Amino acid sequence: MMVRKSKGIGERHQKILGFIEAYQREHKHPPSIREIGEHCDISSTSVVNYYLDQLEKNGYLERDRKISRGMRLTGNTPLGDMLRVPVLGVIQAGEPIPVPSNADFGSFTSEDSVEIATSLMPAKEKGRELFALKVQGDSMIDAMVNDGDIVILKPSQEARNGDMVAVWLSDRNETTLKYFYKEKDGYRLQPANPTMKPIMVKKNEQVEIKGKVVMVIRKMDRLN
Amino acid sequence: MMVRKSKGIGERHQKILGFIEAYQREHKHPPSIREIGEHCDISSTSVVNYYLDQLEKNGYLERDRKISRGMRLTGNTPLGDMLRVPVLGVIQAGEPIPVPSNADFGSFTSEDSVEIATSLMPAKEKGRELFALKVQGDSMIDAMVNDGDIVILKPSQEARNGDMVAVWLSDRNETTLKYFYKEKDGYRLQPANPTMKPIMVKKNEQVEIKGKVVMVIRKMDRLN
DNA sequence: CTTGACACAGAACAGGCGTTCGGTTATGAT
DNA sequence: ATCATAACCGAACGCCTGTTCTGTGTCAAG
Repeated sequence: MMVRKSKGIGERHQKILGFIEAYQREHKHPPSIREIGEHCDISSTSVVNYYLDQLEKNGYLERDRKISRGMRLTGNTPLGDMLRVPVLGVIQAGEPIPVPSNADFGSFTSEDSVEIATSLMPAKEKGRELFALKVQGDSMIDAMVNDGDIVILKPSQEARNGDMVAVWLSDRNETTLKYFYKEKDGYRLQPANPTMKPIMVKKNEQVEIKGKVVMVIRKMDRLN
Repeated sequence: MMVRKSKGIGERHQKILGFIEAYQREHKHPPSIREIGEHCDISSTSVVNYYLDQLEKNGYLERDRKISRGMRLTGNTPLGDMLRVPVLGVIQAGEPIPVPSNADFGSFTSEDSVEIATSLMPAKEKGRELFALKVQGDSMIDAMVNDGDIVILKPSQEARNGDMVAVWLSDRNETTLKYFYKEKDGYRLQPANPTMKPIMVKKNEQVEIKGKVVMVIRKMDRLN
């Protein structure tokens, strides 16, 4: 029986990946084999090379053989100042939204994903636990969100006043995007469009918060 | 009198910058000095080094001395897969929008800028001639654009049917964002919100197209 | 004409770096 | 016990690469 820690990646691999990421962030370029060795307590360059090969085989990084510092992290690992956010599906009024499972982030069999510059992110949402949904239909126009827009969400069951949230109204069978405010006897769900009236929800839990909206992106595609 | 082409950067510098960018895009890492020399018809490594120093002095790239291939483009040059777009000002109904001058791209005394992943860009808008404006006020709600949103524009005086454009209506003294359609005797400016009616413009040039909208970004900032 | 900057060439140097190879130790399977 | 394999070490090799130094030609200012 193969109980040996050989399958997948071990603690040593993680440490190396972490160091590469940190080094890259600080120096703007990848570390050399020897630098990895020093900071990960590996005394021989051949061993580092050994691990690097394994990490490459498992898809965690790419290597440019023979080229100095020729390695880069792949997948949804933040590369440079970028963040890869998986697009889990669509959001529309008539259906509940897909919520991320643990597997969605681990596997970068990236069906679909969007890249966001971290500089666009609000206060350190650096977590890789963000996910994205594509808006289908015109049902979100009262949230100033159009068909085809992409909304970036952070999974959350709670919200503070003023957050825009994606909620599932179970009694209406409807998904919607609204600004969230707590009132004395319930919640007020305020559309982004100021000309439209809010929805008042009683304290009973007819409302399920699915996530906070972090960002909305509208691409004006058009075969140019 | 210094008529010598010494001021700013010359043709050779441009070629080098272009090569670095192309090489980076293809190999995912910067070129070596010798590789730059080969592809830019410079026979001596010292000359390449000579130009690289100048480019660094002028802020076009950063160098990590002593480190192999230790250079990277700075400013609004696409870094990796990122594009830095300058935010030139605000856009609001009552005022004309700022349009980019030549200097706006050359100098990256970047007051303000946003970074966009090229993967989010429509068909090869890779040009560095994009610019961004921050929306002020609620006057663009009929274009589904909110106060605080950021619109990414491509400078243009023309538009095709279906493009969303930023236009200046000189007889109304108003800037607005609308979908553009050419009609038999003028133009139809269609709001993004389908419940709102279009503006019809006669063939006389009361309308100045300032740019095509490429993208809209809404950040849900909130001190988390 | 002289001077000095600028643009450029070529060669040599030295250190950085990936690769490779022979060898050692521990672990699990048979 | 034996044996294959994974994990690891250390040193040597050799190319790659940035740096530096000497030298050449051009062009404009004095």
